[in-house]
Amino acid sequence: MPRNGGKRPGPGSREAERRKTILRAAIDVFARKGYHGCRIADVAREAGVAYGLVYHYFHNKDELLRSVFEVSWGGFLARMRAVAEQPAPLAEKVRGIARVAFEAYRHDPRGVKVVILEIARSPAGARVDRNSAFADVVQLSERMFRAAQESGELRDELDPRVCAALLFGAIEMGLTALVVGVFNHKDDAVVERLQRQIAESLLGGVLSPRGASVDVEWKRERSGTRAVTARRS
Amino acid sequence: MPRNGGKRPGPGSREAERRKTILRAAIDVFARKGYHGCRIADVAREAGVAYGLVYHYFHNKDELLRSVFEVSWGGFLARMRAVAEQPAPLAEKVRGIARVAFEAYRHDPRGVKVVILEIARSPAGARVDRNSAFADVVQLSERMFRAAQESGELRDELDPRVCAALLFGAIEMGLTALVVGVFNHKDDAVVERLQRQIAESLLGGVLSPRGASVDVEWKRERSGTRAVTARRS
Amino acid sequence: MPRNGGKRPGPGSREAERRKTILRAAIDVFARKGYHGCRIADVAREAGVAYGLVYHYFHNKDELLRSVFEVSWGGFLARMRAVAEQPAPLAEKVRGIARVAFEAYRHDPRGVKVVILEIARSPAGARVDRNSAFADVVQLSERMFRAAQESGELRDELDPRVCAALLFGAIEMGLTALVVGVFNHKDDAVVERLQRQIAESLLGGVLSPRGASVDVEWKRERSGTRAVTARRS
Amino acid sequence: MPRNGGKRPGPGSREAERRKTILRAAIDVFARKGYHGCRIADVAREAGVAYGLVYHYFHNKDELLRSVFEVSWGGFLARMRAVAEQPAPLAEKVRGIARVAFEAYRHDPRGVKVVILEIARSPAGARVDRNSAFADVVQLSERMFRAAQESGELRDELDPRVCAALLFGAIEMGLTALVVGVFNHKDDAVVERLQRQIAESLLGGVLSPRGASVDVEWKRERSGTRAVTARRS
DNA sequence: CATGAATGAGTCTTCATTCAT
DNA sequence: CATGAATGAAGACTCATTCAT
Repeated sequence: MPRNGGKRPGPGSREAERRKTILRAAIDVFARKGYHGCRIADVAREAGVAYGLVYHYFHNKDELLRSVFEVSWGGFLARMRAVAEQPAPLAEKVRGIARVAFEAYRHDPRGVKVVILEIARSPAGARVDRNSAFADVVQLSERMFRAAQESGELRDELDPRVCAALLFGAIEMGLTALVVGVFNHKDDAVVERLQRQIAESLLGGVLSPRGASVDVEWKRERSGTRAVTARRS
Repeated sequence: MPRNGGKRPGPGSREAERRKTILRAAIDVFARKGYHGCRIADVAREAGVAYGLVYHYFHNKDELLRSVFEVSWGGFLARMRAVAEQPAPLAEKVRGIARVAFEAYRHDPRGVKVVILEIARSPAGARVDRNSAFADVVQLSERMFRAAQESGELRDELDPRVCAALLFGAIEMGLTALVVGVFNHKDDAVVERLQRQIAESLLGGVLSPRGASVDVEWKRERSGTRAVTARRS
Repeated sequence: MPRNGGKRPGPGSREAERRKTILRAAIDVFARKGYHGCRIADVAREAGVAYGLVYHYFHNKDELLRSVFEVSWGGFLARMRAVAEQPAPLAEKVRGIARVAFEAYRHDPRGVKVVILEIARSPAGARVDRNSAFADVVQLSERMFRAAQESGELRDELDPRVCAALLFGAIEMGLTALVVGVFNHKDDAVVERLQRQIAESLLGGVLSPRGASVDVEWKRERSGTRAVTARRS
Repeated sequence: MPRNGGKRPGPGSREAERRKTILRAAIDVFARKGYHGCRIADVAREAGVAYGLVYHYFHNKDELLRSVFEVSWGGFLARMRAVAEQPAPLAEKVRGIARVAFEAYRHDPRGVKVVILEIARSPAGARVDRNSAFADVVQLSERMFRAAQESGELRDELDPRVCAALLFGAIEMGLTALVVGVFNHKDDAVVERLQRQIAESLLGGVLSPRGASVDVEWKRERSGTRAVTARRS
């Protein structure tokens, strides 16, 4: 039983290869037809293996989805953490996170598609422990924003949790736009531009404005920082 | 045949009532269990009508989803258009759009949930002509941003399409956060705050900065706005 | 949903007929091929209904078996109880029980076959609450034997529970012999003879031998052993 | 190929050991979960050998069951024959047969369980040539009873075949009671008592009542009813 | 219009058996 | 001999859709 208690066998082994093949096939098929829209037979055919072999490596369709998620999400989370926890200004970190996300897309658009369309939002994703997964990433960036708030990099009146949500919302939306085909996802320049605009737009509105700002009333109404503007003139 | 060639029967008629009842039930059930996760029987039970009656009013499950979408999306689009096309500064419009969206949520969270989770992204949504639907709304706001760019309200270096995407991405993310339960969707103050922060964060980073800005290098690199930097020294 | 919470619909209704048809078919197919050896499709074909209809009336294969058991066993138990609890000498009761059992066989050999081969002993029967079912019948006869012991009809040294087991063991064995084909089950005389010999053999060894033997008539009727009676007088 | 044309390899060889191990495992697993309820994998795990090895020693699952039967049944039949063909009064023989059966149970309850529950009656047993097997034993005892009838030990009016059936029915029922757990199968005294009551009950009703009862010792030993016989003379 | 019984194609899942190493 | 990965046929169960009443 290669199921091996949930742990994947050591890399290089033939089984590990097989497993990976099937997982790749699953990602491709899920990306093409959606979790509900494909049959195990499709995965098997795509992987070029016999029907039953899929069940040799995965207990059932759910576990397949779960594994797809783990694989696609795992690396992303690790790189994200590295970026978020490095000692650097907030702006750097936010740009870094956007970069990591869009690089993941450039590297494996199908995997990203499945995570975004099938797991992140679809009820099919309920089969996955996505809550804790997203909780990880949201906590991560929430901490990041909170720290930035304490160091004065982030406006006082903002809720760090909302900032975190905004960041990933914007990223996810950008990726969705690519995934769904709103933007030309073949053109690296477009992808690059999208990635930048997301980070910068968020930052421009999020960072403490040293100078002047447009939405004066809103800020004042919340934190009474009339002085801020004044001080700067 | 109440199907009536696709058109809904006149309001007030008994059939119209029935139809609405079933549609409401479908929205509730789709919201609760997802399109794939529920059976026609669930809809019928929820509506308190006989199994087969659903098929009197809707050709099939797909049409049911399509109708749910039309109903939930229709009003939203109209109000959105009204806001986007009014003569007003960009900031007003953006805030208005956010307001419309979150009001829709307050008014019918289930409907919004279905549109967001089932139709907007899930492959199940392919059954719906969502592309043209979203195209409508994106075009709408793209026009809005483009006009703002021409009038000098929007930074020159930004792509209006990306702005549109960002706006709806942020809104959708905010709604998702509510729908998924990240934020307490019972507390109107929370919803209000979320709505505002989304609009303002976007605006703060999107509007032409009258004063100073943080991400100097990025802007310079793109549009050579020397003046900005200069002003700060 | 005719499942109706487990209760069968009122007799005479069309559904009740259908249900019965399917149940009969199930009994026949189970009897012919065994529980594990037949497919739902076989039952449907035998009943002359569509595949899915079986599931309209029974949740699953297990419930089908369970229902078969209830139907086949229910009547038997009731008649058994009537016999065991009537005021009569033990010998009468034992003969009556044997009669009831073999009449059940004459009336519905397939049903008896399923109960004996599929439910009574096969692990497949674990799906049925046979323990309590058999407990009923064993308790019933245990009480009967215990009472007979107190009234002096049953030897003191015998364990009533073992007697009960012996009685039903003998009956079941006899039925098995018919079911399995050891004896010619078409010949009513054979069945009759078997039934008698079982009751009388058990009785002859079980009844207290107070002087004259009890089952005089039976012996005389068969072999005219007048001497026996004579000697005893 | 250790299959060796169906013959088992010589005792003492490594293969013979392996084969026995697997067979034992099969008996245990069949006894625990039933023939249909277990997989080859279960047998292999129980035996502590590799999956495929089972197929080195047995062509298929059927042959496994068949072999289990041969092993469990073989010894029993031989000892039975020895008892039935010895020169001794019928009563002795019947008691001997009961003793052999219950000793087999004491020695290997699992094996007996499989033979009784899986092979003797279940349709799964059709995979085994049980007919000829049972034919053997029934013939054996039928001959025994017929001889006893000719020598005057058995009542004339009884059918020897039915007597044979009764004997094994009673025995099998008694074993079933143990196997199924009606009686406490851990308590040797209970088993002993059951074995005796079966033999004596059958005998008491089956033997010709020539004045004095045959099984005097048994009755006396239990209840000291010497008077009974006396009274009759 | 309403009802819900009837239909049957579509899928997941299991597991006996084979076979390359 | 041993191993366990690979194969694929078989069968239970679901549920959208139809249709007779």
